[in-house]
Parts: sequence; C-alpha cells; structure tokens
Amino acid sequence: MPLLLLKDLPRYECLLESAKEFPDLDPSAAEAYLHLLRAGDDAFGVSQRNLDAHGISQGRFCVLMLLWRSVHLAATELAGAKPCGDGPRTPAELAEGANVTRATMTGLIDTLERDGFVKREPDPVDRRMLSVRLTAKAERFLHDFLPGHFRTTARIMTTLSESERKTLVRLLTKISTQAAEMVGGPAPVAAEPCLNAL
Amino acid sequence: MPLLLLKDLPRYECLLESAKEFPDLDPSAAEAYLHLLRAGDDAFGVSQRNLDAHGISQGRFCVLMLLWRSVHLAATELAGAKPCGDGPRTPAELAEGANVTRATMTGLIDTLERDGFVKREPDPVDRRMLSVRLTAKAERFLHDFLPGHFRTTARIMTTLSESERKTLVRLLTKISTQAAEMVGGPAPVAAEPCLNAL
DNA sequence: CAATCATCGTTAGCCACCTAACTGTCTGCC
DNA sequence: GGCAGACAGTTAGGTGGCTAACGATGATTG
Repeated sequence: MPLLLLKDLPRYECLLESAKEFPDLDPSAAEAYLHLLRAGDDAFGVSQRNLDAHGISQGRFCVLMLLWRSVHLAATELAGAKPCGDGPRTPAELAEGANVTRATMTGLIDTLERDGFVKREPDPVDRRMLSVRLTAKAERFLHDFLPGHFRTTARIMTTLSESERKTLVRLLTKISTQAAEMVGGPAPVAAEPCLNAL
Repeated sequence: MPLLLLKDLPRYECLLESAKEFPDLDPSAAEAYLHLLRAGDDAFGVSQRNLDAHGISQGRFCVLMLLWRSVHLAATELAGAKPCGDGPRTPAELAEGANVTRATMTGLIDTLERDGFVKREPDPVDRRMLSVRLTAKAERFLHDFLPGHFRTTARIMTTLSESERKTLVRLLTKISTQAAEMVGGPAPVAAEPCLNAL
C-alpha cells in the first residue's frame, strides 16, 4: 500500500468541530476526500496482496500490462479488429504510459530484465532507442495470473449494483476532471487509448 | 503521486473486448476499480503538490497531524468538550495511526526531528518508550499551512453537490468494508477515533 | 527470584519513486 | 561541414515504504 494514510478517518462530527476553528474546512468535502483516498488505498491494497503473493510489484505489473497490450493489439489488428491505439515499446513510451519518469522506468526494466520477464533490444534505426519485449516467461505468467487478478478486482466491487457502479464512475470522473484542471493543463479530453484491461 | 498507475484508462469497449478472452473480467467492476484508483491518485496528487510546495511530504504531514491532534484534544478536553479519543504520542502509536510499520515511523521521526518539527523525549515511566512532541516551529507551520490545504481539498470536491458527496461516501464506504473483509479480519466496525481533519 | 515471553525503538538491507545531471545520438540550421 | 539544441537512456543521490532481526526493557509466571 503506497499511501501513508490515516488508519481511521475522523468522524463527521469532529470535522464539524474542526471547521469552527478553520473556516476553510468544508466538512462534506473533507469527508469525501478522505473516503476517496481511504477506499482507493483499500482497494489497491487488496490487489497488491495478490501481486505480492506472486512476487510482482504494482510497478512491474503495470509495465507488463503495457507491453502485453502491444502484443495483443498486434494480434487483434491482424485479425481485422479495429486498433485501439499503439502499444508502447520504448522505455520512454512505457514511462509515459505508466505515468512515471524515465529514470524510474529504467529501474523497473532493470529488475524485470534481471528476473527474465523482458528483454532490451537495440533499435535498428535510432541508436538512442531500445525496444523492450516480453519474454515467453512473462506471457506465461500473465496467462496464469490475470484470471485470478480479475476475479479479485471484481470481488471488490461485488457490493455495488450495476447502477451504483455507473454512479460511482460518473462521480469519480468528475473528480478526476476537476483535479486535472487544478494541476494546470485543461482536462484530458477523453481516454483515448485502449489497454486490454488491468 | 505514489501509485505507479496507468496514465490513461482503457475505454469501456476495450474492457468488453478483453472480457471475451478472459471470462473472469467483469467489465463494470474493472471500470469502477480503475476509476477509483485513478481518481484517488488524482486527488492525492493535487494535495501532494501543495505539500511539496511547502517542502513537506505526505508521510511527514500525517505524523504532524496526528501529533497536532494530541495537543488539540488536550486543549478541548480542558475546555470541557467531549474527548474524541486519545492522541498518539509514542512512535508505536503514531505508526499504528498512520498505518505504517514502526521502522518506517522511526525514519519519519528522524527527518522531522532533523528539520526541527518534533522532539523525542524519554518516557519517565517505561524506559523502552519515547514521547514525540511538536515543536513551536511545527505549530506555526500547521497554523500557516492548514487553511490553504483545506481550501485545496475543498476545491477538489466543488464539482459535487452535497447529495453527490453523500452518495460517493456511501459507495466508497461499501468498497472499504468489502476490501477489509477480503484481507481477512472482519470489517472495522466504525470510525471510532477523531482526527481533527486532515 | 529467575526464566521466558512480549514489547519498544532502532538498524540493515531491499524496492520503487523522485530530481538533476550525464553520455550518446540524432536533427536542423547556418 | 559543423555546431547548437533536442532527445533517449542511464546514473547518482535522496526519500519513504517494507521485512527481519537486534538489544534493551518490562511483564508473566512457575
């Protein structure tokens, strides 16, 4: 679990109490904010346990999924399906897709390569670049691991009905959009690429 | 931003596509799961920027808030208000409250002490224990920092109406409860302590 | 009363994140 | 042709998470 976070959230009455001292504190907003981080961390923690049990970290898993998407996209394109975007190949593209710096991606690829999940290959055209490719071991791993992972994430959401899920996604999207506006650039218009699941 | 996470989420149609290959993939559950992590990370990222601008990390901030609660609780109890729980004092209590290991707390207190925000004091009774106390510098920092922090977190939620916030909290609570069940112990019955905001 | 067990804080070593700076390699423009 | 700038990947050093193990102290109990 990545967030260093409070174990127990404050009660709503205590937020009200604190709001007397800090007029800038909006109790319902603070409550929503805290629950959002708490629930995100909880859900993440469950899937993290799953990953840990297989000796793979979230970061590594993310890289594997991005690369696997590349392979899969190529396959479905050959089969005539509409392409959903390009698959990342180079460390820089992977860093972009995983939302980390290139330096971090270097470290992730280092350990993945050490453990035999990926291979670095020189780009024949541009000698500054590399191609990162999944090994057969990684493909086997994903094939074995993903069904359980999907069951786990599905189970987290079993308590919500279909319409509750839609509502949740709608509210969360609003929050993401607002957050994107706050960090500067205007909202990312739409989720344009297509990852075959996570 | 702590989670190594996909920058762009897959489109819903792509989830449907992948579900053909993986029957265990529940598209609406996966969508909700991904949006939850994405929105949590986005919201966290906004407040993280705020903290970074003041040279304080989330972990350190969390420790300061827990200690500040102690001070504040003592004050309100003297004033006759109902106590909302005990304030943590020792590294072990802080670790429990922040949901990290004692070893991690040692590191956090190290840097906070180095930067003059807290002081370690020996416990007069049990010589295994320490008391951690806020310095005047830390109190000044919090006094200056918190209003802006509260405004930031409030602004993240401005796009949601009061009833939407309530709905969101209800759905997130369901998810947290389910996640708690999945990790083993039964759900944490209720948020019992009172942190004066975060 | 002494052995044993539990608990406190710390240390050591790993991993994954960051920024900043570096080395190579293109690219573009005089 | 050659040099400035952009860009790819890496390296170095810092932070904050984790587990495992440690020494010191306190609590339990035969």
